[in-house]
Amino acid sequence: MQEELFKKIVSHCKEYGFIYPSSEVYDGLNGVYDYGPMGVELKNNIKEYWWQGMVQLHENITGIDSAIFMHPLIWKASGHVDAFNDPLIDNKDSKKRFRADVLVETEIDKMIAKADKEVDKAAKRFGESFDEKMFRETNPRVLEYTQKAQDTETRLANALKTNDMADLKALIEELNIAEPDTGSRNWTEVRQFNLMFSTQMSNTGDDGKLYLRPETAQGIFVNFQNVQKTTRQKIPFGIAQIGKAFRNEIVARQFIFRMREFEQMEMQFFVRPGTEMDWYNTWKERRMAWHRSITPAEKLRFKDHDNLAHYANAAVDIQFEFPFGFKELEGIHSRTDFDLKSHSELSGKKLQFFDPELNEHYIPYVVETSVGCDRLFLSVLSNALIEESVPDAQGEDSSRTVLKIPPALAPVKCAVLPLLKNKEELVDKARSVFDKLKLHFLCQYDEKDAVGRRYRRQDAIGTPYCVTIDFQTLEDNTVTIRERDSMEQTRVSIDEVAGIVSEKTDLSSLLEKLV
RNA sequence: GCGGUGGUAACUCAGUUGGUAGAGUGUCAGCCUUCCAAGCUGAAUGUCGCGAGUUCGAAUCUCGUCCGCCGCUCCA
Repeated sequence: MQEELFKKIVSHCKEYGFIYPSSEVYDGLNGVYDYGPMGVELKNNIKEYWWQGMVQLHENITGIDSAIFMHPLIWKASGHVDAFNDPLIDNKDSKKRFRADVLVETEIDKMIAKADKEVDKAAKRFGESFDEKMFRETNPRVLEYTQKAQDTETRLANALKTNDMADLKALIEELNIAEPDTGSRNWTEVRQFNLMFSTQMSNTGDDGKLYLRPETAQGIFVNFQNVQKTTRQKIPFGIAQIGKAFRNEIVARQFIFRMREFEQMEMQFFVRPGTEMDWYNTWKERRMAWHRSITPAEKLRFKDHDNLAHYANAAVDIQFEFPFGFKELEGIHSRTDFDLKSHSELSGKKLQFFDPELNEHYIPYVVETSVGCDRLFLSVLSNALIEESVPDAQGEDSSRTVLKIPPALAPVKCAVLPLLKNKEELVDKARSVFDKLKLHFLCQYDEKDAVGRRYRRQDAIGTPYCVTIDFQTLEDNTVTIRERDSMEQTRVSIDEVAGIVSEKTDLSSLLEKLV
């Protein structure tokens, strides 16, 4: 059922010009998609709503648009060069894939557990007089286990540091590590997956190697001081950015949910150290409120992170119930002063803020909100795509496919339809209405087929309003305006149409839910 | 990368034991004096993923190859 819905979303996207597979005439490119005419409108509206929710609604948030290319040292400082590599190994018998370093680490944990067990046994034997420190330092078996754990640790760290995948493989063999479920020791070679794409630019770095940014956040951090000085912002303040990011996922899956090239909407909020948890909670709530303004509350939930990233001291996801389950839409992280401090150390530039209230310098702490634009797009469509039964002209049941997109996000706001196309006066009038309305919002003019069919066509792309020009229009300048979800029609004067549609489809109708 | 599965029109799919392709929807042109798809008439669209082989003949059989989907791993 849910799987069916997902398939329908994918084919609907293709059929109506929301999303096409990339490079389709060359058989496609795995995990890459193009946005079509309807898709780009919806996506732009989503971005615009986010931007206004951040920059327009908060006096202390400003936007930037930093370059995708950045100095390679930025990714050194951010930790991505070191932490964004995954050594992978496959078990030939079980066909399962593992992270080679995790296998070794698990083995190290076992060694430590063995040592602890010896200590426990001894503690029971000696009772109160037991000196654990002394025992750990002298007992040969404990020493052996501890030493082995340490050696392995060192060798693992070294192999990872020097990218010595052969030694990592050797380590796994020497430790006799078996696949947990099957016990098989039939491993492939260890292969390194770097999740950052690289390219090159002459005159930069060692051999000009550059990375395509895996997150937009770093462009904000390295501009922290520029923005603060040029906008005269005081802590707390935020910087927002929308832009493409690139991650060489091992496998990109689930349509546009996980793509190798994707768009992030990030806001980094700089706060006084010690206040970060308050701000973290504030942004958690604000971001959830934003999502709820366009998505039913029951499809959204918070999910705390079990494992924190190297830079975070608190992290939560806002998840959405996709057809394939609850999945991350947005991440909210308390990033501490990790990034600014790290850039400060590596660049030698002081990335500080002088706080006039405290009369002291400090490196600000950062609370990050980071939402996947493409995921949001998919969530909107997942909610919106509905097949429902409605009465047809004879009052019989008929099905219609309708995208119940929030009107302010809909690609096309209004369709203008002459009731009949073979009546010149209706067509002319409709054209003049269209020309008037297109000054205000995106409209479509359609005269082909029966008007009922045209309504259904507009339903399929989520157009909230259809204006129909009939013979009465020629007499009194009124038109019928038909609402997408209720399919109800009201007759209004032509002069009122722009106002009615604007009021319902303007982003301000969403923004006012946030304040 | 490994395993499973699939690739036929814009979409969903059929195609029987091999005889050079069909349906529905959609699209386009036209008809219809009146508001919610499935009225009427007509039309266009496919190197049946690609290549090789077997055969008189391949969408169909064989091999290879490319690509998609699902799972394993990853999602900072």
